[in-house]
Amino acid sequence: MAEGPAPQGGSSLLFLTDEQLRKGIEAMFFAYRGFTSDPDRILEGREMGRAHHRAIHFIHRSPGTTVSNLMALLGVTKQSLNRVLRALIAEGLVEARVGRRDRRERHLYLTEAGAALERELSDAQRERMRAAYRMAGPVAVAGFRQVLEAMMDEESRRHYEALAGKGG
Amino acid sequence: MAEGPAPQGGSSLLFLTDEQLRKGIEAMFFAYRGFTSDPDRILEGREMGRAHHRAIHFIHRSPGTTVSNLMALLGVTKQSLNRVLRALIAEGLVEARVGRRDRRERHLYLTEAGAALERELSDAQRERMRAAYRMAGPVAVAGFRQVLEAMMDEESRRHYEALAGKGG
DNA sequence: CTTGGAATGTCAACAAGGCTGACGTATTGT
DNA sequence: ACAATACGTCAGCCTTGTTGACATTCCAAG
Repeated sequence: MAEGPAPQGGSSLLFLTDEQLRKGIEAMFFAYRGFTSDPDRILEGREMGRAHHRAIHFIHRSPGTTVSNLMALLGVTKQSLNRVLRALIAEGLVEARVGRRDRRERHLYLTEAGAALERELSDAQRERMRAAYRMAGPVAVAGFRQVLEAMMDEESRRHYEALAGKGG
Repeated sequence: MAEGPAPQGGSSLLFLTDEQLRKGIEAMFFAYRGFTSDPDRILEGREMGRAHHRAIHFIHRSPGTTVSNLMALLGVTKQSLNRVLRALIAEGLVEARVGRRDRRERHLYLTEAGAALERELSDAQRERMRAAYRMAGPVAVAGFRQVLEAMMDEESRRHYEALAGKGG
């Protein structure tokens, strides 16, 4: 599997060496730490964690989404999700309304307080992202997104694109 | 990904809109899932998880590193790390040698079996990364890395750069 | 030589957040 | 009427993180 000496030919494929790939892997690891650190900090002390943040984020993005939808989006079981939702509802951050067309479904919405927390969390996370984007510049940002999209599983990419259609 | 609407004034700052930042945030979330999925799959059934993968990765990268170094690199407590190391040593994947200069320190090395597992894990992870890199191309890859580096905490960046110096 | 502190290991207890399995209930569609 | 769906919940388990406390070993400074 190792690349051996540098490939040559028409287009330089030096960016595909094991060495370059390894740097990318380590960059992902360390960057993800930064990526999650600000929301984590905000949520600690509120007796909440990353799981709550994710639920809040996606309920904000898709108001009225159902429990099933959210399960698929987050890739967790209904039991895991239910624990988080129960806490969020108990805290008055999320509201679950019985579906009108199908009354088995629960449609999820952020309350005022929930929306406020969402803003606090995403402001922090966005601020870091904004600083990174600004430092790197628009061309780098385009590449950043391209590589991330190519790294996703099929199913994740479908979710990602469905969301992109909503607000972007 | 195209360009979006026409640029305006001097330098288009459209890539810094909340909308663009939000897409980047969601891309990170979904991409990270793909990023970890292959090693996770390999390790399940071996009674190991992501924490073991991380330890194996960094011991491979810095053979002879100490427990303290690894703690700082991984950002976990010695108790968490110790539990993982104990398992890895028990499985015969990692060897801890008493330091010669300072005999309080334990220097960590992969055994043959450990190196074999490391290869299996990183081959899988690298393969996904390679596919993503190839799809996106060298310019995108450069941008990808730039943005990730800009997203790291100071401390993470120091670790990242120290590692980069070792093999690249 | 003694002693302080650093590096490490380990025990106990706990929490978050995943998981599976099983069961119950309301509702819908056939 | 009945099967399937959407959801909630209880119970139990795992991994991986946390604190706190304590023992050991060793380096280095007084």
